[in-house]
Amino acid sequence: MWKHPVKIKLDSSCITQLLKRSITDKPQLNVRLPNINNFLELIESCFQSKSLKGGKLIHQHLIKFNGGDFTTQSLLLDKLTRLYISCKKPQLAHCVFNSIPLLERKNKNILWNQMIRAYAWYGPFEKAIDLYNEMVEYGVTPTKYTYPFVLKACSALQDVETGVTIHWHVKRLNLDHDVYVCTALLDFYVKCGCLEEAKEVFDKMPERDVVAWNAMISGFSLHELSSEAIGLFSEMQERRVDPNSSTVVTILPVIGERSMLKEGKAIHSVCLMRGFNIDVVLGTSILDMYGKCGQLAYARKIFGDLALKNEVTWSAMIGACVICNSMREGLELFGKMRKEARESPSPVIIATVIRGCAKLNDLNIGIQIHCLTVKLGSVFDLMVSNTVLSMYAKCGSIDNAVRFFEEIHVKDSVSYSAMISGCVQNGYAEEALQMFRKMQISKVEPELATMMGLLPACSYLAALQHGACTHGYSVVRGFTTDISICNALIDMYSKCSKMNVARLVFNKMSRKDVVSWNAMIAGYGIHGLGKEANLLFQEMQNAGQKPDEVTFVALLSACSHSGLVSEGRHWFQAMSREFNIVPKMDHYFCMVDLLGRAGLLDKAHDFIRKMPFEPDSHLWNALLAACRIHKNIELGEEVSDKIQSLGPASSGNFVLLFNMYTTAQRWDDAALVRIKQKDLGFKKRPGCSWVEVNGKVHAFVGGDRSHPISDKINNKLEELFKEMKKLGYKSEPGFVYQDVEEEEKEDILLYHSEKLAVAFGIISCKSNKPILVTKNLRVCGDCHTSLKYISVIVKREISVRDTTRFHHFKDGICSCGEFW
DNA sequence: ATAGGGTTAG
Repeated sequence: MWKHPVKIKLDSSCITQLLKRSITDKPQLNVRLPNINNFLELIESCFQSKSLKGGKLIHQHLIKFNGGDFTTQSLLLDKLTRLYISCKKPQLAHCVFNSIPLLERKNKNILWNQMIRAYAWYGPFEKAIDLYNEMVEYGVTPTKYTYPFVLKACSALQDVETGVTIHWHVKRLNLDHDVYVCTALLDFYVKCGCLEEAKEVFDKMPERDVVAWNAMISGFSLHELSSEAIGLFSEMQERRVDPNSSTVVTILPVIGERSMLKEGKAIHSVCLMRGFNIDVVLGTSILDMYGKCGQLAYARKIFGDLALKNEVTWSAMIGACVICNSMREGLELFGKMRKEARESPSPVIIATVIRGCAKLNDLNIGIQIHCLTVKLGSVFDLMVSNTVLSMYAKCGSIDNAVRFFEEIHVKDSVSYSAMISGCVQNGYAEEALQMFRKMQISKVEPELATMMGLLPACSYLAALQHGACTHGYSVVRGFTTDISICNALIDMYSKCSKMNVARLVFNKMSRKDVVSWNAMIAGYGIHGLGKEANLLFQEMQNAGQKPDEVTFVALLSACSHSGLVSEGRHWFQAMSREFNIVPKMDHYFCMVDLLGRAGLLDKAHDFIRKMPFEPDSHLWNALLAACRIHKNIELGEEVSDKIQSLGPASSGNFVLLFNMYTTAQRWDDAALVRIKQKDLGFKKRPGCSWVEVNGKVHAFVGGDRSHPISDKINNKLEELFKEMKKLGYKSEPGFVYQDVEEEEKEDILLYHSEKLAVAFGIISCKSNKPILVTKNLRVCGDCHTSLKYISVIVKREISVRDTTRFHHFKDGICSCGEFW
């Protein structure tokens, strides 16, 4: 039967039968053992059918009958090695490969390369490097086909050291002119994060094909160097290298991230003109780009046109809905997807949907989706649970967030960062700092986003020492190259009254974005430095930075705090005429505030009447505040009626109205306001002040006696009070309830939280140090007056930051110039 | 190709 092997169709069962007999049975006289040619034929056949089983049987046979001459043996072993490789069994292949006699093996360059390639593809990757080293040791010269594979193994292992050594070998062998080898080196450096080395290889390449360009672009894009990626993409086109669909798929995420709609559209049209096949991958990346550019309609169109969709496509589409604030549509799509696809949704898609719920700000839907993650078992995915955590914080339910946080078994840096930010977002800045301490105890390493949570906490508490430490740590970790970190630093230093340091950080930034300028302008604004804010706004335009809505809120409020009425009016007009930004409620608020503070009450009222949309109670409140400052009771009452008809938004309205009546000594009306406030269930938020002493933040509420040195603080205040009276201080009765005796009123005022904090600061800090106190409400009028006196008595600078601005008291004068 | 924590104003 072995006489005509060619004619026999050798399928795997046939091989099995034949070889089993040859291995296990005693050789029978009438059955001749297969000869070398038969084996070659057999292996060839196994190759066709990728029969691992056949390969193994041949292997066994060869071990058993280790006969024949070396050359023929080698030939067989060579073939068998290749067979195993084609069956994705590099280790078996290696076994056979090693059994080829060394002398023979040394001549088999190609087989070495194929072995290395097999390990580079299927692993273990270390073996590819071992084989390469062995090859070099035996004096087998590596070729241009060796390097792409051994380098792939290096990048899989993130083994930079070996890769760099191999780079030297490449140079020595003069292979650094080969496009394939260079592209492989480039790819290796990119994947190991060595971008400078990658760029060097790229720049030195004598010629570059589209693959090399793609590798370099993806390197920049993977490492968030989006402008470099875009720059290279245009350079590639200038040099007339045609992008292919991989190029497009690489560059589109960068375009999306930067919301470069015009460029995105151009790339989309290139795809259509060149007739690129819009498959799932390309289609999804185009869809995603449109979503990130806020073009939901385009994204929907691409989504609808895609014949084949996978989970990534659905995920990108739902993500587009979330970005474009169409959360309901996103949730509907999610439902539809769950019906169409049998398998449960991936963590990525679940996280996207939860982010949508967070944006909806609907706690009930949030709880529902939390239940779903439990049902699907996705709560055990850390990424998903971190998203749930942040969703609770964003929906304002810090209790749920804390409870859920406790339930996470292994918390990572993201969990802690989300918790820290969540605390600050909900007004629990001290708790945010405590959470950071917990994180340190748990030995979880802080990341950039942790600092992004800590810095606003320091800003909130005016905790300069904490803030400066956070700055220092960020420098050490290299975070300060990040624009957002610098923006947060500018805000922190501004709110800790260190405008010069804020400006230094701002000046030193190599790249600024619109937030950087806004933060700096706002910083000048809260210090009443309106001129500086205006100058910086001019500089911003000279630098070519386009302002946004927030810029004008910052600029207008800066004008308001400094009484720059004509500048404010000018910019309000200009924002729509020159900058194409439609004024929103916030901008109208700033203008009413500006006119009102300046005493132009009728103009402010007129301004509200001429608004193109309905003013809310918050806006009327700005006018009410102005009525109180300028003691215009008639208008105040009219405005107050308006607020009542709209339904008051906060207790602030009641406080203002109440204070207005008491200033006018209309006690009965004032009392009615209190009763109504109580009936409607608006509680006055407790005022709280903070002061940082020696790196520790101390909190005070009005009348607080819980502080360890409370007695000393109260004694100090009484002492100051006597001095103040000598200098002519009289308490204003309008700031306290009218139903208490005159002396008690003084007592209540005496123990307002900001006074307690200032007194504590005076006792605890060296006499040359200025005192900085921050408060969660507006500073009270009596405190404002008192602090002027106190600044004279103690001969030091006292700063109080309230919710709207800074008050720097020095030599009896406040920097606010009564504009507050 | 999709994906968790984040900056500015009020």
